[in-house]
Amino acid sequence: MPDPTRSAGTGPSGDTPVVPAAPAAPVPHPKSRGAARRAMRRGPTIDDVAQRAGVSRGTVSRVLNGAPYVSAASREAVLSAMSETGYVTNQSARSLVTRRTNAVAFIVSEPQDRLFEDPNFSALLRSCTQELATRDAHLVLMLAAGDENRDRVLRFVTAGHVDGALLVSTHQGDPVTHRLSQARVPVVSCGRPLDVDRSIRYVAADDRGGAHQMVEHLRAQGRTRIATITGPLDTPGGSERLAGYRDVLGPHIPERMIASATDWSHAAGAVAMAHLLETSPDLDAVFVASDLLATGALSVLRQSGRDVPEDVAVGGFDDSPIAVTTDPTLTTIRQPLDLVGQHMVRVLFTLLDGKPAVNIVIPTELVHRNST
Amino acid sequence: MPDPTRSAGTGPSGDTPVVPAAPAAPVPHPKSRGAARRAMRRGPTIDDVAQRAGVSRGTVSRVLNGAPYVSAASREAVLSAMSETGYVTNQSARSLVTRRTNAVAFIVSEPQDRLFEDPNFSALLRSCTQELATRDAHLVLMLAAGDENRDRVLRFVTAGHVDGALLVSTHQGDPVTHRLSQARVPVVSCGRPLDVDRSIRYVAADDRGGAHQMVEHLRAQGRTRIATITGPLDTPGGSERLAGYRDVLGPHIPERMIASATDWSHAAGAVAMAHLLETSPDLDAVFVASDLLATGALSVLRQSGRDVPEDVAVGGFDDSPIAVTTDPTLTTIRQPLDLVGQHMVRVLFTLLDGKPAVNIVIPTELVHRNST
DNA sequence: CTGAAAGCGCTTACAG
DNA sequence: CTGAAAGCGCTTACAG
Repeated sequence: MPDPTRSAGTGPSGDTPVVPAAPAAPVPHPKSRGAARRAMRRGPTIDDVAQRAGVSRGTVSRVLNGAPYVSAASREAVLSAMSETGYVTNQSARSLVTRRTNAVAFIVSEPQDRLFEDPNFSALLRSCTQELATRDAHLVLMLAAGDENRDRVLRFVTAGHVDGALLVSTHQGDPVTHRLSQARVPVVSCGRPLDVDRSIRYVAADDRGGAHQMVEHLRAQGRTRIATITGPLDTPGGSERLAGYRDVLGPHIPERMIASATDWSHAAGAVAMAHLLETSPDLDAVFVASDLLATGALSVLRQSGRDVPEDVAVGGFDDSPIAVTTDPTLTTIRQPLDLVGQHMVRVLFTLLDGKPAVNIVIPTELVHRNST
Repeated sequence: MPDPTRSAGTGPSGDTPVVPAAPAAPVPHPKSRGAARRAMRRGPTIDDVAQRAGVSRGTVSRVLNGAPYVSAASREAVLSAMSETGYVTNQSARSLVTRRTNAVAFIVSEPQDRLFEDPNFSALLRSCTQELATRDAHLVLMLAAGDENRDRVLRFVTAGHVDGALLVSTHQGDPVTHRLSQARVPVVSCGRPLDVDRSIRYVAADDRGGAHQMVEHLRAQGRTRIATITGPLDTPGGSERLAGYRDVLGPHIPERMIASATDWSHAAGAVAMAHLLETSPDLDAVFVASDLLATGALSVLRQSGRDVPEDVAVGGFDDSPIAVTTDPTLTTIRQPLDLVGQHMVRVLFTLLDGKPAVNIVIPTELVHRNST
């Protein structure tokens, strides 16, 4: 087995004729910073294919791109020549003329620490990658938290290194969204952008509807004093899920039944629960705006000697993997993030094709477990 | 605000002279599949900069690439011309000649479902992305589970769309590793590859040392009957962490003190714990090979009426976010995944520069919480 | 339906 | 230290 750390440049490349059908192994090009020059792989080009198929270079390009007006005979000749030579198109050359890269940026514009622990984020990342793959495009992951990173990402994207961008977890006032839309880069946001820039298309799970669904469920179980722990109210998940709660219980639900967590952590959930227990010791159910917050609530409830769900029913949101590790397991709202990712890509491609695109809101699903 | 979903092609582009210094807004190129033609952004090129700076195109290129032998005067002229024109280099054009893409594939060759829920994975992804950014390179996320995906990824990478690859969670017998190394693509694996292909460089956290550390810790707390729940033994995390346990307790530890989980889930941890409680009801500590497994163990321990840590001390592994949500919070082993990612990129770049590279094993750290 | 030719924007020996 | 020129591998009007 050859050692990949060793140069391939010592081979007899000078006296061996180059056979396109059996290209040498690929070796990275030395950076101009001064690495030694090495032998380069030189795979078969479109010209090799053309020659082999007995057609012109243009014709090969036409079958490559599925252009009309190619005779069946030519097409076939080209196709077999391609497989015989092991041809693979050079994306750089193509991009240089088409100005299409087949790459899409997945931009995370958030202090990354918390986000990357969020299974929702991973699920979304996965589904976007997958959907992109089915369209022969690929995902470039970019971190845009902090001024320096933000500028680099913005430069990268507006320079045309990618065809468009998928935006995740932008917060209110985030300049990325605005500057991208200003630069007329095709963009799709995950979740309705909090800034009122209606030129940005978005795909979102139905936070409000999901919350509604959960509170209805708690009511259907016979609960009559249903409190809620909201997320931070300056986020869509915070405000929308509270709105869903209010949709069911009416706008005049007493304030003492509502506690807002300061962030999305376990600890914040615990604090909020402790607060509720003081203001509303008689509550018999609580809708918590995320599963992680709910784990904090469960701890406090247990410490207070209350049984879940006997004394207090607890409903979460997210259907995070953590929901099956709690005791009792958590009834929660599942967001179909596979669908969200799929649609984000779909909408982006609609934009790329220059067609008008719509916003999409995807229904959620209640997952009944043992906490209600 | 212009509507990005609308074509820009209706503007008076025909009678307005193109001014490179004030490029039109970028608009994606129509795909050859037949979208309508639209006006294209045409940013300033190297020629525009050269003209403005009063030098040749070659000189601009030289300052761009930090080549030697450029007079200070020329350099300065070029630099200011660049910022005046808002020049940004066209990566496709550059790649076409250098055969360097500045892109690196991050290849996940695993049934993705479970992996993407793993916070370790996210942390690694983040640190690699970050480290790459500091080197002006970007990360292309690729999913390689399943024959079809695997082939697509392999084709993509060997076609030179990226300069090299970062490999994650390959399992024994995974053909990706082998085929990549065979194609002489520079590759760095996360974790020692289980197949004996010594040509592959790897960066790993010290699983064995970490396990050793935890078991020592349990002993130091006065525990004398320390059992273990291992992960699946055909994974590095499974076998190496068991080896670390044995390092401390000797190779002759009775089999009844060891239970292997069938996978890394909460449920598998619960099953294994129940088993241990039957075979070794007198155990006073258990080292569990992952935090998620440990949550399962904690549930069973509580159900059995044992107090943690009073009756049984529990040590986990990973320092996953879940470790602070359990009750009691989990003493565990932290893997510095930021460092792992950093070094993976560093090693890959060493390879790309054609230099010999070494393997790297990174020490772990014990995080003491309330379960021990 | 198909060739020949121009051109995408850069880098890099080659000569000064 | 620097220009002029060739060339990277493709796509795409333009003429047939």
